[in-house]
Amino acid sequence: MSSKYDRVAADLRSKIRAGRFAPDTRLPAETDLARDYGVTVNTMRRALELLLQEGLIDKRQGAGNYVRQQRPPMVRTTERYQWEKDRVRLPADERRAAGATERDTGLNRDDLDFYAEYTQIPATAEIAAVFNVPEGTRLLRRVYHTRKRSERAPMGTGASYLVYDHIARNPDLLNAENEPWPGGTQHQLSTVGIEVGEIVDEVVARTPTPDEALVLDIPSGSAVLVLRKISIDTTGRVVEVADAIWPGSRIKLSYNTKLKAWN
Amino acid sequence: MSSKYDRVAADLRSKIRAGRFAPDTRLPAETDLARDYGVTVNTMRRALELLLQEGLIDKRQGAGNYVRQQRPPMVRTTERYQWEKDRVRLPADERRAAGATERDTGLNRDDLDFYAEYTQIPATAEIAAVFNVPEGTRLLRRVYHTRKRSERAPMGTGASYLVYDHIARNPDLLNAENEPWPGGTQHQLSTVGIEVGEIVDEVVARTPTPDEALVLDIPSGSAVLVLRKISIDTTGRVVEVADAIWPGSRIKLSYNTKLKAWN
DNA sequence: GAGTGGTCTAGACCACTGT
DNA sequence: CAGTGGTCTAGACCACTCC
Repeated sequence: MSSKYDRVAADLRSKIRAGRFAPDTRLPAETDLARDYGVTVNTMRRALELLLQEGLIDKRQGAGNYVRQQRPPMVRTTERYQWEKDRVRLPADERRAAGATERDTGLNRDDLDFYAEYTQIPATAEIAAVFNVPEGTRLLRRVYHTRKRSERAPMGTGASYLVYDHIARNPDLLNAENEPWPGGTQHQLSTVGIEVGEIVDEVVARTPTPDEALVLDIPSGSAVLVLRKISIDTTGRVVEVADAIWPGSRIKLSYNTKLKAWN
Repeated sequence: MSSKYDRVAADLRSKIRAGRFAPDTRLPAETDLARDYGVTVNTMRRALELLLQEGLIDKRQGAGNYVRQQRPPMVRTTERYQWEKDRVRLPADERRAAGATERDTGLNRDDLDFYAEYTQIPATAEIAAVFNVPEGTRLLRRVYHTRKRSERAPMGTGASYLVYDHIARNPDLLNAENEPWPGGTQHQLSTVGIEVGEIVDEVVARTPTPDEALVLDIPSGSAVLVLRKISIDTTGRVVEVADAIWPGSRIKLSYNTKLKAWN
């Protein structure tokens, strides 16, 4: 025997899926829905909570519950890394034309808002272990938000860590004013003689932290995809650790593995 | 001004993180916690709901709320694909020794329970598009659950699709009794003359469907990681589409990209 | 200011776990 | 069967959106 809120949710879910409520339209008020289904408002809210978690509806305080427009997620492929590396050696004006984010989203530079903040921090135990440096080593921490101009909440957020001593030779790299840097991190590293030879992506799914839920404007009971990118230079040294976080519904990662032929 | 349940959750969260409640121990009863924090039971439950979503606690009806033991997630790397391919040509007894799942988890064959179910279905529009075959084409659908013997709920679940006409030449491939097949899917395909040349992984994060939440025994407001593996043979034909689903907290995917040298 | 969702309370009853 | 979490009700008041 399933619960009342489960049955109410199932009914509403199927009605939405069947197109009985069009995308971007408002559902009846919670008090009305509750009356129609013969449950209290609290129980009705519990049912709507499930649909919210599934990404079927958006709740807007004071305005109503809206059927969510399903946007196709941005696709991020492995090839971007080689593409980024190849571009490092292009002239500056070509690099400036468009970055990797524009490539993934298919949007123009003008459609995107880019925010960066630099701070210097001592390495936590966790990050230090990845870099294989002592805890407390001076790091440059760069926090990013990427936002579509047309939207309030960012598409994604992230942080990148560099070892201060690796990059201090070029003071331009310490200044957030130079973001977005044409050519991206691989070009930045190239200005201090670092060539990236290998990149490891570690992918995890979890619910957002309270901070992330706030910044990304997503419910606490939704999913985020976390990508930790670890860049290793041609001498085997870890030169960048970057964590990128997207709402699960907005991103698809794609990885291509070529296998060696038998013959 | 944040809400009461937020503040209560934040306090409990920090106490758990600080080790004030050891892993696997029971928290005080909800009625007691509510009294201590000066809120009603309903509000207390709402705070606990947040910690549940974050994976900090487990709720067990009738027994209590338990601080969750953080298990290190299983790591699944790209190298598994080449490894699997290399094994196809080994003698049967060596292949039988251990499969890819055992390799990822570091567990023995005896610690794992493997369940497979085969059915034949007509291709849905969505799957047909990936295979690039007409909708309704006959497919073999193989549903899997992998479970640690010591646990009730499966570690992960998944479904694999093969085009019936590709594999019908070998009747052994149509029978779930032959699972787990030594050497895995790549070996199965090799018995009908198919050599896999390329594998594309598509990774997505979302909340579980009601079904998945039930089978995996996870809350509806948690995250699952979904991997769609698309295998392409050496002639460029899609030969397998497989969806694997894990609770987000139990899996980490790792992908290694080697970049071409500049010189 | 009317209408909407968000928070919180108080309390009843049910379902499950352990002893 | 005592104790625990799960469901549901009824109603008050607050915060926000939009006209």
